[in-house]
Amino acid sequence: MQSLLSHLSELFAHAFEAAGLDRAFGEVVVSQRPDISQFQCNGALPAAKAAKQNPRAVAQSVLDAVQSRDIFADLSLAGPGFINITLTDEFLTARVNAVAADERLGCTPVSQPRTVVIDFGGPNVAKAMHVGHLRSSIIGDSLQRVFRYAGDRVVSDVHLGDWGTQMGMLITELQREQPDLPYFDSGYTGPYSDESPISIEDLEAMYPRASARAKAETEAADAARTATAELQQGRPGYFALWKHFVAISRAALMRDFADLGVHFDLWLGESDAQPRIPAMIARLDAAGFLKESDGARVIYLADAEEEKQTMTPLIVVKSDGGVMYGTTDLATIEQRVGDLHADLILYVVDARQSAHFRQVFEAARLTGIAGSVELEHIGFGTMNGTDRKPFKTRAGGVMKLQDLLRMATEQALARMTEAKIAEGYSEEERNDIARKVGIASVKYADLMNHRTTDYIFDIEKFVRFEGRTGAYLLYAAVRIKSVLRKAGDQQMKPGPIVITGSEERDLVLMLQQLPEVLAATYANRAPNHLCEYIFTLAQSFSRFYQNCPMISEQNESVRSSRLALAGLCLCTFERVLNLLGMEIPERM
RNA sequence: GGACUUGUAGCUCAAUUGGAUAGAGCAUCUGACUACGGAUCAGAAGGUUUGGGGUUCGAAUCCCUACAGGUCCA
Repeated sequence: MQSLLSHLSELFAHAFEAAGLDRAFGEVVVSQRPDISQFQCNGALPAAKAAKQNPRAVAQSVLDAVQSRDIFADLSLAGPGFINITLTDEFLTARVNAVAADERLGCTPVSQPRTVVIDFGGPNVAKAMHVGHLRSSIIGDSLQRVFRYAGDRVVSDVHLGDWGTQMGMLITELQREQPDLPYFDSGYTGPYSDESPISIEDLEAMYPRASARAKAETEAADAARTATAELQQGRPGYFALWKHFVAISRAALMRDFADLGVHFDLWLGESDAQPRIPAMIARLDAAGFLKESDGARVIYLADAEEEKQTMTPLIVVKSDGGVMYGTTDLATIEQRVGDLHADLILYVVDARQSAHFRQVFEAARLTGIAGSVELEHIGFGTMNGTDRKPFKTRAGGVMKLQDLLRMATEQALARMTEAKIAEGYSEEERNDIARKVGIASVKYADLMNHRTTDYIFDIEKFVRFEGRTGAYLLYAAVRIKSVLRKAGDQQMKPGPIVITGSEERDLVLMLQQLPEVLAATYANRAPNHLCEYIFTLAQSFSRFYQNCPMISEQNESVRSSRLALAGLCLCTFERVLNLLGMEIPERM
């Protein structure tokens, strides 16, 4: 079904056309002055400028040309040429009842579905996920939900960091610690065990040791490089060991992501693009894209936007014959275009990588690897601590995701006890509620910020649960469930929605805005729009809840209308919170 | 040194992409019938949108400039 705003915009587009002006000026938006009107159309001002006419006169002629006048309670001209619009309650109720009957709550799917690959998460083998991966995971997951709901074919890929020099570092470190393992014996030919010789905890603990050693000792760094090269050439023992590392890391990561409620369609990694690289390089070479530069082979890039600027060339093959991240990224694009038929690839990655992505994207376009695929870097800001420096624990270390989620859950539980909420529930249910509240708090605190700005991660604040928080949203949704449950117990049924007061009218208006909010979220790849919206809806609902009794309302048609309105609110909450990756408990 | 990016209430952030009187939450202050669940609601106070200039009917938003922070590259 058509959204309210697009319906009104169409009406005004006709009016502009009738007045001899461009129909694009007819866009109607939610009023910025709710004290004056519900909606407004500002198109007369730019239209007048373009036509070199008096703006008020233009607005008046548009006003005169508007059709379907019976839907307007008020239609008036104000200021330099604003058109204020207020709708009749009859029209609004007809609309809202249609939305309530629509499975998609009035949101139309995209007309031309595309295949969208979303690359996010980006964890590394052997490294525990820490809060740094949180933003990518939370934002990326929300975007995949939004794109999927909008009707695109979405393929999410965790894109594991499983193929860098860190793999060689780990191999040589393990060799130092357990030299007798068969993986290091180049004469060994027999089969290797299916069991990893090392646990994920040991592997994670080993990583910082290996990394520190490679930094401190040049021999260690050289050994790691050699091991990496041998691994990449397929040395059997190293390869078997590497597979163990990847397997146990992946299992741990899957657990972490499952706890966070984040799903990936594909668990590919950098290593999966490697087989394509030799042929790709040969092709690039044959086509004349590779140039010598200090022994390395590079692609020279011209910045597409500013012709005079030349970007730093992308190194495809290093002077030692190895390849760089950018090479892997190019091969991955080739794979996503070739195998997945991607029309659009989104990279939900820290904004600090923007220069790198500009290079890679430009190289992919220049060489034709990208074909017609659109490439976008969805950058996000750094997560800082309350001291405005990159987030650290009190001890100065990196906080693991698991610890963070545990903290949030514990805080939620403590708050529940303190507020005497969920008393008498089973231990299991209390824990489940605390987990949902904790995760919602963390996710909402992250997503409510526009993704491009740095934000301050203040766990004390997030779990406070008052005001603009995930818990507030869940609380509002749970209260609706509670009322509806009670009404159901008393055989009270929802009926047609009518407007009897301002709280109901506000809600009806709010509920009609979902399609535009969703469209803005989609267009800007910015879930904060949904966050803003759902919070405002929660506020409107709370006001309604405070002032408009349902169960105790004697007038049956008013009561059934309010129950229906509450029901529509709940559906909207469920939809939006789902798009944000948050789960609503039955009660809390 | 170049490039990118940010600067909005005491604090944390919005602002439908150039529209009317810049909005929320926290913190502060005042209130709400023993409540369909008070993790709530109503209200007050809080601003020269970093400074300066420009573009136009109209600027937090676009352009120039100064200052301050962040990031990337050499």
